[in-house]
Amino acid sequence: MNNYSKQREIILDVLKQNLIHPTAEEIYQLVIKKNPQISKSTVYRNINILVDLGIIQKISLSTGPDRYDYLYKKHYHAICDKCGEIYDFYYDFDIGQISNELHKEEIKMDVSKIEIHGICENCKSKNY
Amino acid sequence: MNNYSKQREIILDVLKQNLIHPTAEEIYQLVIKKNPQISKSTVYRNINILVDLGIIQKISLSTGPDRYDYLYKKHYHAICDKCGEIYDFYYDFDIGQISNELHKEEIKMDVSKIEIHGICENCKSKNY
DNA sequence: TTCAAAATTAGGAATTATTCCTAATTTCAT
DNA sequence: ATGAAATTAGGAATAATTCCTAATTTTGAA
Repeated sequence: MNNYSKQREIILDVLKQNLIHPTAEEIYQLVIKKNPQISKSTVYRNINILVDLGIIQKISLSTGPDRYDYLYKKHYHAICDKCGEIYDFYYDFDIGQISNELHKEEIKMDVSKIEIHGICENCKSKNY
Repeated sequence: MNNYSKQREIILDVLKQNLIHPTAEEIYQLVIKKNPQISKSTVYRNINILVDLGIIQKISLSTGPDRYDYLYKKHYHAICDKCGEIYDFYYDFDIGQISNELHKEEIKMDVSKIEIHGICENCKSKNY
């Protein structure tokens, strides 16, 4: 894992240029505009590699397909569990303190992501 | 939505008795031990109803199927994005302050869930 | 530069998790 | 007791993602 390929470069470019948390399908649609040859499995495989390398972030929703994010600037996500809307949220969580608490509870894990979940106002007013 | 049914009662009982964040399949397997007639679609439908009612919580993972949790006591989840392990995490997030910050950023949402993500020590040592 | 090993690809099949469909049954309010 | 509304079992359908394979590309050591 890690040889140069034109395909992976295009996929990462698309992610850098689209900060709207696209799905794999949306990334694929944008990628084939630049090179129609690239297959969907290549898109999935490279997305996963980029996630593993920590270059992009995967956001799994309770509704609909996974979404992906290239983080230019550190931020968190506020996610509506009803409609799946993802809002970028700039906040200063005290990661050090959270890590200490995790450690106290014998949970040994580096914090890489914090997600805030709820139901957005729009969905609430529709009272599903 | 909300008529009494024996099936829903069994499903909720299983969730109350199993605080190991079971998947729908695991819930189904436990449910049919109590009543082998109950179908998987009934399990899925009722799980979703219980989530909508806020009685149980759904946890969507980047690896594997969704998991469910009946919260006797308020807590958060620390999730390994590699192996999918979910650790209960007792911590006192300042929800009021987080809500204020969300509001400042025009994100109108009640916080119902906060998830901490990372890679657990075990997975890290295997350095996938 | 050459060339074999390792990595990557396209394309499609397979798998997995979940939702949807339908006719029959159950629950509920009167 | 009765009709409307909700729920059910069972299986089909769908959606998202991974897996498979043979061909191609990339890499780096000689």
